[in-house]
Amino acid sequence: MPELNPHQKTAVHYINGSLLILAGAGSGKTSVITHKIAWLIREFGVAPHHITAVTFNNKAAREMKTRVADLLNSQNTKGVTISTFHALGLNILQNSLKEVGYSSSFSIYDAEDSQALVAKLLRVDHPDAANNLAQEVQKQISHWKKRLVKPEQPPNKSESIRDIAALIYNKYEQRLLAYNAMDFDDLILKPVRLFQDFPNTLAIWRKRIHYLLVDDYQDANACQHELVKLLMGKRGVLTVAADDDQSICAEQGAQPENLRHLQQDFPNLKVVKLEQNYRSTGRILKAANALIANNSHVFEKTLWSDRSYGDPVRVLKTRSEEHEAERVVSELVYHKFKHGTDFRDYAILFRNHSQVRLLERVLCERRIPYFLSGAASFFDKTEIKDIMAYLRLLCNPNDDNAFLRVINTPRREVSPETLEQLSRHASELGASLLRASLDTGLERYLSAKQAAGLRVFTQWLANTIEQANKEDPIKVVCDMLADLHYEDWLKDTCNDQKIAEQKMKNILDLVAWLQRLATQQNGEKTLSRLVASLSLIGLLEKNSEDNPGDYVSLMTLHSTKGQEFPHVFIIGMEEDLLPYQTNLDEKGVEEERRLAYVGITRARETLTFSLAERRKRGGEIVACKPSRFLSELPQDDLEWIDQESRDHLNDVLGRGDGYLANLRAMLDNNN
DNA sequence: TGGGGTGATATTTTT
DNA sequence: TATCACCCCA
Repeated sequence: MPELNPHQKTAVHYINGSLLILAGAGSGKTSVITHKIAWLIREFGVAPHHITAVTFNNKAAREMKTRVADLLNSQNTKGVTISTFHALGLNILQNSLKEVGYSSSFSIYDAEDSQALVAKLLRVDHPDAANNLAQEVQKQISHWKKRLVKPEQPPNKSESIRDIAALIYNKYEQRLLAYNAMDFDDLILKPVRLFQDFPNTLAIWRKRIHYLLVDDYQDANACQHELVKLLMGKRGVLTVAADDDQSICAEQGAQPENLRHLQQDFPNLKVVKLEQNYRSTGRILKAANALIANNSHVFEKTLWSDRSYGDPVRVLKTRSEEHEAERVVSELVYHKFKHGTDFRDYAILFRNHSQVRLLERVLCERRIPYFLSGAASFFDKTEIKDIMAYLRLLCNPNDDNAFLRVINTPRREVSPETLEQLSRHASELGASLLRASLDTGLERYLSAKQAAGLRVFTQWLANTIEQANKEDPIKVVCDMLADLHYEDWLKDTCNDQKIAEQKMKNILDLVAWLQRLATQQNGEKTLSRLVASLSLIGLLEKNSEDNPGDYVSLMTLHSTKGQEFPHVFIIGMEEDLLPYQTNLDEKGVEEERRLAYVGITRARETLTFSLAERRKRGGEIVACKPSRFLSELPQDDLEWIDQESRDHLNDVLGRGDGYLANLRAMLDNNN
């Protein structure tokens, strides 16, 4: 670790009050946070358990953990809490279940689970449109929760999404409570309510957390901000690292205004700016600064670098989107060939996923290995969701959503009519589906055959639940998989055996993950604790983190945050694409500009933009104008390369000498 | 149970 | 216009 610069030192050593570290891209803000944790423990003898550090995703939390452990030579790190916001919320809730009104084994619903519940509720009033509306309604409800507001009840029935959502909001909340389930937003919202309603509980937590450190605070939503405020009270010492120019999660409810609120809520807030960038060449930084100067700011800052000025920023003008893909890949290959770099040194960034298809095709044709991140996550895979539903049901017999998901996977010949009767009986009893199906009164509704089919399943489930309460969680899971003959079922249902194998492998990964959690986790190791932690871990990170081989990275501008590459291409620099057409009000353009800014500041050595003159859009080929952002860059540092000038690959091929053979050999080596 | 036909949708995404 | 998800029919 290199020496800290004076500003970084100030931020690390200031511990008498709350601090905002206003940190530009690549200025080492995360390392300031980690150094501060080490400093508190080593120099001030702060007990590790009085320190809590919070991030917004698992990857960041994990990285912070290892960096702190490195600094402290793994001594003393044990009591430090480093987790995501949601994991912290979960932890708070698990210690106050009675006050919150949940029992210990509550389920955690992801967006898809919530959506299924919303759809179910919508079906009452909108039988035909329920599935189509569910996603938007779920988003609206989530949005309210993130903003910490309750919906206004609409005066009369209306057809707008907002009003529909407002009408089912309460039902949705009641149903979650009845299922003993929470959605992701509840993991933040419920702790806030808990602290508001139970001052004694809040006092316990305030006594515990003396130093709270939050990274990437520009991503916080109103609810998370409120939680921080409550936890800190008057005496807590808050350290926050933020860059309002990298706030690109408006969709997630993040608000750049949070930084202003921070100043209001913590009147003695000290502000330290980190403006030295250790990542990019001078020219790239100059471009980034010039661009972002067009946005309004709460705090002004200007990044500088003592690295060399570097190559000009290039702009490739191309005829069409196909031509653009070809040109970008050619440039990339040529550059790699010329400089002897690795494929992993390159990233191609774009605004939306639709742009990736053509690129993939060209890369495939040229046999260039690439790594597309942001594809479907591990936990979105059906087999994983199935098994997770089983596990949730084992912990929480009230989880009707899980019951419904599980009942016919594998096939158990339980018909929709049977389920309808069952749910009628359940609501009469005021019990969950699982409890109702164990009730003897059920025979009144069902034929002997129907009842028997159901009973076999529910008996088995009841036994497994009993076993789960006594035995080692891992053993229970393995036994369950065997009982289900899940592997056979996969093989039967997938027409491609390779896919079946892959799915089974995913499930074994899940079990392995569970096992790792069981050995790591201190304290209780009950199945429900394990399942709750598991619900918060995207195993996606495992895949995206170790990009193990030598691949060109393809990703959206949004998903690049926290990463850097020697050579960056940003494609589709056109009006209506970046900035995107539906985001053109003043605030929207600022958000899009930040997106471009984030992309630019990922680059260390070279930066290349590309744009096409024509592009297919909704089936029609339309002419495209260069992005306004290009005209906001310092023109002297741009090198425009239009379609008429050299095409490097043809250049190389045209020479017909050893270059070609070398190129071929190089390409072949990578296959 | 799987495939084909139909209709809706076309931004970004973390837990 | 292209894809995807879902539903229905064979």
